Amino acid sequence: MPKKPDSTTSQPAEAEAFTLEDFFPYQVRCFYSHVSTTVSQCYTKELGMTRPEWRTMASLGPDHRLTSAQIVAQSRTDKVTVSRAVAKLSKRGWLRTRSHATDGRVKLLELTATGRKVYRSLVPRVLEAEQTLLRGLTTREIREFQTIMARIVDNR
Amino acid sequence: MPKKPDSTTSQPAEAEAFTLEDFFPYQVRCFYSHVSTTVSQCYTKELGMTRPEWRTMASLGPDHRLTSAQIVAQSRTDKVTVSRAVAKLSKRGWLRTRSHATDGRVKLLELTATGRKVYRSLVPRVLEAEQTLLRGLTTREIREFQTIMARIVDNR
DNA sequence: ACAAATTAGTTTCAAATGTAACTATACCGC
DNA sequence: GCGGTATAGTTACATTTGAAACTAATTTGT
Repeated sequence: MPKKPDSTTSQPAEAEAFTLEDFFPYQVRCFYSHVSTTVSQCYTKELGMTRPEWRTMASLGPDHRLTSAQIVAQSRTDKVTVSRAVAKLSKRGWLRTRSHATDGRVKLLELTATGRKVYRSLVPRVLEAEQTLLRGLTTREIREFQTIMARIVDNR
Repeated sequence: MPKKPDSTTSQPAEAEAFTLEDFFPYQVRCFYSHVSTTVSQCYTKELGMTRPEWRTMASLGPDHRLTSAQIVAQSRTDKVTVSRAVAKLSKRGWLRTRSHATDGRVKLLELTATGRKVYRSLVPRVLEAEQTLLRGLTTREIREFQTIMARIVDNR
């Protein structure tokens, strides 16, 4: 009498076999960790800047005048974190605040001359780090990769 | 007299134009943030587990007996973090330690029966989260994406 | 065989980060 | 206009995290 296929015996525990190595989110974490440390070295090593400080500076750029809330939205960073980054950049004299013409709650943020100097010294370095990361990839491969990241983020 | 091409004047500041939005590491951060929160909900929501605790549990799986150092290597997590994850899992009765036969410094870690039960309830949930993330992508697209992640990580 | 160097894992301390509460200002409905 | 509600940003508190120091056990060199 032939055995009839029985999922519980023919595929015992293996059916649920799970290995961290093959788990997509784990791979993404390793990948992110590499990307992130490669770039953050540009601003932590010599300048002692944190990631949120860099992101704040990058959002402002050389000539923007933004509110805290706009930076929060642009850089996808918590508002408390942005507040602290702004405080620290301000204390170092790299950022200055102006009051809003009609809304007394709002602070408009902009880089100072010194801040712009730091920014301009930083941009080529982070772009170089970006190039290092992307070395050996074709423009097409990069574009497709970006597309897939976006599609995954859209899978809500 | 025709102007001769001059990189400094023909591409003034724009040559260095930098926008966070187009910066690859920034895109990766947004992507990682989405992947990571999607999955971590599986173990934080009801079980109150942290990411390192989940990673420790996932490394051990139902039937492995590993040292702390092996988990550190496998899960790419700091040894302090692993130590604390182990302490907490142990306190909850989900993990037990055995002493090594010949090396008194080493602790061999393994899940308890309860720990295995938690593990087995968790695996299908995180795999489902993984499927949600990858919804709409072909096997080929996923494989190519993984390859590119690996290539970028190899760009040291 | 034993002092020095190495390794496994933990503890201590400081920095980073997020949630919730708070302050100050602006808007909205009447 | 004036009270209630919403919004911008900060402060307070708790949690997470990692670097460095530490303890205990093992290995190495002579």
